[in-house]
Amino acid sequence: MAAERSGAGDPRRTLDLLWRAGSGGGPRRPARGRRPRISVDRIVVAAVTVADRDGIGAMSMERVAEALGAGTMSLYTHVPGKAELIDLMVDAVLAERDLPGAGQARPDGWRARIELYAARTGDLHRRHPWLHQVSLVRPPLGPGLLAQEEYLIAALTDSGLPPDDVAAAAGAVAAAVDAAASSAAAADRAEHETGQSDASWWAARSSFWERDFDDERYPAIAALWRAGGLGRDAREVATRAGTFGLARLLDGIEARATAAGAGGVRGG
Amino acid sequence: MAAERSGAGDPRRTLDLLWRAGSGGGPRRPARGRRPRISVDRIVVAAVTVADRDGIGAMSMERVAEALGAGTMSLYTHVPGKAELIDLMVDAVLAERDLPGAGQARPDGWRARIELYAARTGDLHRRHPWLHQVSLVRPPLGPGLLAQEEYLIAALTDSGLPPDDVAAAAGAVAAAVDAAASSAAAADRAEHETGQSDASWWAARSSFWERDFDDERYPAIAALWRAGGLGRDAREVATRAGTFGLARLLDGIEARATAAGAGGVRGG
DNA sequence: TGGAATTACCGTATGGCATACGGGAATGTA
DNA sequence: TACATTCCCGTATGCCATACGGTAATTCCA
Repeated sequence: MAAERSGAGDPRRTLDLLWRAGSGGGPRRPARGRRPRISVDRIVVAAVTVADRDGIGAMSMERVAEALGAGTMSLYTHVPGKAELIDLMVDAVLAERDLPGAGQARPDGWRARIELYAARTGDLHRRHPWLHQVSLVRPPLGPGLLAQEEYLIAALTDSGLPPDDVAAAAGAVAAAVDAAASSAAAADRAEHETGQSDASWWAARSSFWERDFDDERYPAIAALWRAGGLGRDAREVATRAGTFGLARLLDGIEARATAAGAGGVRGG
Repeated sequence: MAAERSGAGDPRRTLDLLWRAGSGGGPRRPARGRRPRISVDRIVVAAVTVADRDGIGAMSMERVAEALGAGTMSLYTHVPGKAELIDLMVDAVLAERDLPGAGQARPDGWRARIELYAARTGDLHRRHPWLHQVSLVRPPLGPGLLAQEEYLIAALTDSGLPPDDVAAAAGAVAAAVDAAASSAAAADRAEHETGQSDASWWAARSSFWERDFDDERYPAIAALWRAGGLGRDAREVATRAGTFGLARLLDGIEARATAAGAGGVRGG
């Protein structure tokens, strides 16, 4: 799969679009000129709808325009191009998690807060399985992403980690949660887009075990297989790996934070 | 970015291509007919070269054929389609890590073995920065992927984890290492493909901090920023998060394995 | 030696895509 | 009513994957 490029185009224009609902009270219509029939918000909603239903690969400018009953080129009046539209889609859905911000009610304990984050992110990927296909290097610096960063950094600051480790920990937690959520979602997406269940995908490859796999070349896999330690259903495998991985990562962070607390607060 | 679909097409045909160099002593030319000018291997090498240089987005059948001095449609004699070619590319580069298999010399200790895996995977993504853009749900079941699974499962089996946890742990470690390696590589790729350094990307967005960012809405980010805990260079941030995350994950696994060992081996 | 069979190469055509360009329509103000 | 402003969108360009079918090279066999 070729990935979408994110964070391209004129930066200021994109930032204005990302924060359009923010400071200033929304986009106000100019005093003169023809009345717009479509808007950035409607375009983003339509694009997300198309991507949810048919995958990000089917989200073409033509399809989005069609969904809005507009001409393809009309979109370009409101949005610089497809790359920027994807940035807007990503930030919009990230914001859907509605993570409690500063001053709002949050779960007690930093670990519970991270687990809320993981649960919301899992739901998010279930609703928008195309999300993991968009690369987030140079991410859209919009409210959705910032809410995520604020939430994670706040929780991990409270964990007692030394400040130098907080950013790295936030990155690691975000990566772990994302990997878990998106691989589970990807299993669903693969079933939905190809119309082939995971079981039948494996069944079509049963010859692999007979003809290509070699017990002597891969003894550890073979042993685990015989011990029944290898799952079959892709979603379940992904979910188990994600849950296990996040739990162990948080264990490790907790141990580190405890050690830092004991060593850092002298005579504590 | 729209992602490539992997694992599509006729399964048996794809498996045969993936294992072409394996049992049977390579693809033998049929007794009759015109002599082939290109081969699957040459196509895969050319495709990887193109993707390495110009990104997976530039890897079109036309470009690959051109690199081989052949007509575009000639590729389809050897490869069913682009999706399958990408599977072959992925498995080929995964195999480049040349992880020591059963019977070969390996580092002492399961943790050192995982760290070798992480290092090799980091190099791999540095050489082939397009790799993280290919989704690996329903992955190509070729020698490259199997070598990875064998290596991880063997190492984690030796860690002392209960068998039920080994597969999940292998998945979690693979995900963590992949996330670390690919986000670091993606930072490079972004610089290379857009011709814009990370510093200048941020500089172009300096207005973000002045106009869009709000200290009161994001107090934890602001505090960490003032404490100097937020890095600037994308590659360094990604590397730190990856290193930290993997270390903590392995800490957590180790603790779990120790506990299981103590509890599991009665009267040990 | 000359088909016939087999295999590989590839030109052309189709339909989809993003998007540059520029004309035309609708709306406001003077 | 004239004009500026803003928006809508048809057309054209160039890239893409790939289906189809013709053609070239090679070997086998009569």
